[in-house]
Amino acid sequence: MQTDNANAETRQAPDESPNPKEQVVLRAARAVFLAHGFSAATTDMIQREAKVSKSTVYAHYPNKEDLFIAVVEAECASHTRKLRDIEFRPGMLRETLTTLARAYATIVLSQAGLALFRIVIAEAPRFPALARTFYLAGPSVAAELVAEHLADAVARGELDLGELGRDAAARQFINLVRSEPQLECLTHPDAAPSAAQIDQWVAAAVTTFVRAYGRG
Amino acid sequence: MQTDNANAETRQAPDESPNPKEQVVLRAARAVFLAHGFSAATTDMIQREAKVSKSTVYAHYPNKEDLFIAVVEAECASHTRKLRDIEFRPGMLRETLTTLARAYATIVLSQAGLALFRIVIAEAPRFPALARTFYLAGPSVAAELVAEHLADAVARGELDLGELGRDAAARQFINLVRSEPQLECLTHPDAAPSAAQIDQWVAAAVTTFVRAYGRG
DNA sequence: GTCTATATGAAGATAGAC
DNA sequence: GTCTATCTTCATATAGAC
Repeated sequence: MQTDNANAETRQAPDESPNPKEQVVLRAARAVFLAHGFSAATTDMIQREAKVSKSTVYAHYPNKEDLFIAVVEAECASHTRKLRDIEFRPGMLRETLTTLARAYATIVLSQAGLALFRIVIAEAPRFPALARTFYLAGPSVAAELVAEHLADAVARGELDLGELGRDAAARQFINLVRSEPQLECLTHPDAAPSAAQIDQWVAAAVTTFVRAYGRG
Repeated sequence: MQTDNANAETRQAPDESPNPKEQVVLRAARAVFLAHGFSAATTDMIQREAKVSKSTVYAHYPNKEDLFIAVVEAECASHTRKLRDIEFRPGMLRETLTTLARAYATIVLSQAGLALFRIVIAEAPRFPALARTFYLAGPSVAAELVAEHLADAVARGELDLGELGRDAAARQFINLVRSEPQLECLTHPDAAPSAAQIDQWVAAAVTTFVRAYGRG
């Protein structure tokens, strides 16, 4: 390894980059924006958090808006990745839905998930494109995953959706999983939910959905 | 009427008050805060919107925070009032739930309802008490109303909640009604939902709930 | 209470040296 | 690219006259 390092410094280190200031700035901006939102966050706070100077921030991002956009997009991508990494074990509908719901709820109810929701929703009138990105990266991806598994369950005869379409049913399920605990956490910002509490919410959502549309 | 108006000016006009500047300021603050949130709103905007001077604002409210709190509390009270004014006609569970859900959804999905949600959620870390107030004034009141009607339905044998408590079931129902359309509207701030669209969402929620717990 | 005018501080963004 | 120092604008809040 490292026999030919003549032009090494011209390449970006692909991972665990030692000190490319852009990453440092982005990480600091993430922390500051997630904690304070767009308007209350200041470039001074970001600069201090990153331990760089003001002009280093502006060397990599033309202004505060673009830095905010970069942060939100990176955060959305990160959550999408986590959703796609869910590991399913073969099993009945109820287990599959529980696995999916638990993974989704854990993301949504994490500190980062709640903070991202706050800032995206708050700034949606000013940054409508970001709101769309968020929707497509999170709820939409989760619903697609659910829809695939619902299709399997319908094929196996475990499910009867009635007049409801698969996609509509999938959206309803993930919204059923998300709504109550998310509202609870958003309006009670001091208390973080335990894993046991999350499991309870998940179980309640799965139960309702299976009672409504399960067969057997 | 009005035979004795000697001390009339010492009393507040109960309605349609001609020009008490405090009301003017509060209304202007409401418009500005709901449109821009807390941090991005400025006292200049409020002052201009109210067509009064800076010191008139500060004569009635000591600072921006307290004005914000007054706005949010008034808005919460207004929504609570609307919820308590829902008129029910005697009927089966499905109609009752539909009436309630439609009224709640109409409030939540109104421009004012969405804007209030945005700012309360965004500022919950900074104003946790306001977030609690919001929760108690809106979702909590709606859930209580639902719980009462669920109790009736259980007594009539129209409903079997299984192991789920009445309050938990009521919360789940209103969250089922709220979650999907609210997320949709929050992340697509340009498109306002039609009454027909709202009815469709309401019907989907009621159908799922009745399929899950209805008897008959 | 209400106004005009202003104090005071902090924000976003840039200049210019290295 | 990175820093220090600074420009400009605009925010919250107050002073003092009426």
